[in-house]
Amino acid sequence: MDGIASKGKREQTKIQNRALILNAARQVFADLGYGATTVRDIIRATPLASGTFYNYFKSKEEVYQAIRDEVALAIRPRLSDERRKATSVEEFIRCTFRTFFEYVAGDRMNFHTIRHAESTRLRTPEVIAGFEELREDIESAVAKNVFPPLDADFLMAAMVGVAFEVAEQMLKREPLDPEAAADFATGLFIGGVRAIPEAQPATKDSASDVDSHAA
Amino acid sequence: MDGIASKGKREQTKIQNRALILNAARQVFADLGYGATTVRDIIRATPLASGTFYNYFKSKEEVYQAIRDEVALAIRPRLSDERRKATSVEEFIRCTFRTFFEYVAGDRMNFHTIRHAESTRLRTPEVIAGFEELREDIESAVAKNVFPPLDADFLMAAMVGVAFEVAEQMLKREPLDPEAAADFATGLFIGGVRAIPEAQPATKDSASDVDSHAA
Amino acid sequence: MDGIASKGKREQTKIQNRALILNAARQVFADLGYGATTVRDIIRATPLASGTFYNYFKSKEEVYQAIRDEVALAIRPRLSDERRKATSVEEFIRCTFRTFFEYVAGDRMNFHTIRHAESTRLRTPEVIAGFEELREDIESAVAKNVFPPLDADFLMAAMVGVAFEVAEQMLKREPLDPEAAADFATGLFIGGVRAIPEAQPATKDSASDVDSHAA
Amino acid sequence: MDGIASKGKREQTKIQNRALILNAARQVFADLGYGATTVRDIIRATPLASGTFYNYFKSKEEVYQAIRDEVALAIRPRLSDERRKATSVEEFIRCTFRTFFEYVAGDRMNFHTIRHAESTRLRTPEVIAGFEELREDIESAVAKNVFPPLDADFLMAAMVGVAFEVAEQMLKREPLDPEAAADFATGLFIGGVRAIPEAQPATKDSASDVDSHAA
DNA sequence: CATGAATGAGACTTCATTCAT
DNA sequence: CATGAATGAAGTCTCATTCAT
Repeated sequence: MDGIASKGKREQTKIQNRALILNAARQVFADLGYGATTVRDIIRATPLASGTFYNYFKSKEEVYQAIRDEVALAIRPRLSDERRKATSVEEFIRCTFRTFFEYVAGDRMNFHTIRHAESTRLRTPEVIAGFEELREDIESAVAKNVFPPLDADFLMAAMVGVAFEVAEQMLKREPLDPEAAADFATGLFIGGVRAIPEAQPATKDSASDVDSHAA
Repeated sequence: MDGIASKGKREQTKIQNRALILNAARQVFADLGYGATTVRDIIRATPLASGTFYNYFKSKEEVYQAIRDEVALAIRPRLSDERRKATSVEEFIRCTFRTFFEYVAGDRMNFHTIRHAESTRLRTPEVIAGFEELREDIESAVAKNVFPPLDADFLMAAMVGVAFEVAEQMLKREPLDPEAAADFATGLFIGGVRAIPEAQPATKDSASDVDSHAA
Repeated sequence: MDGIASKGKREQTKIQNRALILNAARQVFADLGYGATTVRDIIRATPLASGTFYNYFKSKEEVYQAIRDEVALAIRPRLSDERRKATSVEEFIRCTFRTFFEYVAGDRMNFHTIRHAESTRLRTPEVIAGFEELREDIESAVAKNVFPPLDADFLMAAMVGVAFEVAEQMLKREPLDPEAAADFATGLFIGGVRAIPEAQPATKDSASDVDSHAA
Repeated sequence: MDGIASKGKREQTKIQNRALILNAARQVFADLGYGATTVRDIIRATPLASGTFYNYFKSKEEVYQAIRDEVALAIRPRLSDERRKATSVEEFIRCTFRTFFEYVAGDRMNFHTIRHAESTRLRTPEVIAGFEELREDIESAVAKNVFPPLDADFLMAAMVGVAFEVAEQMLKREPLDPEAAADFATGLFIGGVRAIPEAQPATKDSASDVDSHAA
């Protein structure tokens, strides 16, 4: 009795249910942290029945993975593209941070979800691949003498550490100002603490200041 | 008769059992991560009976806290002391990183234990207090014009991020070289990427290079 | 075929399982007493799995409550109705006891279940409300001069005490004879209530009065 | 005086410790009820160590028994003596109740301890023996025609029920007035016992007898 | 597919009791 | 004897997962 049209509805429902679960999971992970969250918690934050969860995901691990990968897939291409276009150390660094902070500002929920997981959950293949891309880009920049010869592992680690920690600070302030965060991080990496621009509303100008300073 | 240092056997056993549990916990947390660890897992890694655990700790949370505070108590005074002695930006930054990396190198297990917890578990009053100390030291350095005027929250976050991430990279390498890690981080903060010394056995020299560079 | 009253199989199972648990609980409480009974004991007296218990009740306390309230709901309306119809002291007392003893005779299991609980478990709001109803009915009977002026609290207590203790004796005998138990209790109270002295210091005289009165 | 009969300090301590445990137990049983009380609770209410408990009692059951029997031993001889001296129905009943209520008034703690236990704990050989004594005294009073011919089991039950329930009411009031409680109970039973029909199949008639009698 | 109750493994925790000191 | 930590059986309860409807 089900015609072709009803199949369309089925598909719709499936997509919608998957989204319901993912959104509920994001919220619950952010609220309770990954470890304390149970599948039941996620389902409870949903109009669906518990069995339905398993039509979409095998476990909370898998939902978490989906969210994490959603993030990785959203941000990695942007980062890669930006960095590929970079022609100087400064551009490389600035666009890496700016892209990251802008993403975080526009998607606090996913960022929180991920921050509240254990680091063992965070460092998964998909995420590590993102880190690796950064490392490789650094290495090739070094090879091309765009970067001075330095330890790519350490630089990658340093950028990741600064990105995540400064992002967290950034989210504590209103209004969100990813540009200022990027200016800060860029200044630091380009010229060290003395090159960091003072925190001001007019960030563009002070940023160029930093440029000349660090150069 | 009883010597001055001698304790009853009971006292000895208690001290030993507490240590047994803490060591088992360190191992298990490092292996499974905080979230996946159960009290049973900790006990099973011990020759003790299940009930004995509860004579020493109320929950895995409490064991974790004990480990975390052990770290905080070991490292915070050292960091404070070092920073208090610092008379220049560079000294401030260098000794912060060096002290941190040396501690981590000498106590990998505790570091891993703590890294593998959820960030919600990590950011506890005791730890936050350590971060705050850093922030306050930065602020007072800014006030004294030792530091240029900058955003102390962001700088604190950046230092924390670099410390933890670079420490993790450092632990992947043999032999452990906390000095090199400190040189890297110090170079970065003092003069930005261009000031980072090349990775070499002779780190002292490149460090002084950086010094003159940054100075 | 499906009649109007037919429910889905799920509904049936739920009703059946609840009954399984309640019956098992009645039996186990009566056998072991409330205090010694564990949730496991109840489940073991059931074909169900341990977790299933918690789909129906939160604790043994809650099952016990359900049983107790089942009794209270079964007996309180009957007692109220009967007493409301009463037009004399004797009717009031007789129907109270008869109704109670007949209920007990028809539902030994629930009575035993309740008797074997601690008195702190027995004296719960629902049950106390039943006692209060009795007390209020006594008071209003006193107000209407159907009863002589007496201490309603004490009379309520006396009736409750006699009802429970005599019921227990009644259940020791075969065949069960609630009518005889009611006759006994009624006789005791009818010959006596008029003789109870008003709550006063000078009881002796009114007491001998009572003697001659009753004789 | 400390004569030959005086006890060693050891003996003193033993007696004292036993008393410490019993008093703590009385308090804790009264507070938490028998079921909810643990040996640990009792020990905690004592300056003693947990192991010491077992030098005096095998289990909480045994402490409870000791308390209960203390009560039974204190009250049974008094009740027996009083009843033996009784030369009339009224004296028999009055002194039974008065002795009981006076004991309860003077030892609320023990009464509460016992009331808060399950009835299965309460109805132990020692206590049942006390009830039996009452029943036997009733029977012998019936045999001597001091009492009319009636059901001794039921009367015993009725007296027990009234005694315990009215005692509880009595304790709710200040000042304690055991005499008033005894007057009430005595009045009830004196005005009534003569009107109780003989235990016979033909209860209706004797019931109407009672009616006309009482009317 | 959605539903949601049943399942039972297993985590957490308490407690009576023992026993070395 | 007193002490009090160790023991481990046993109870409470949760939760991921299954499966009949």
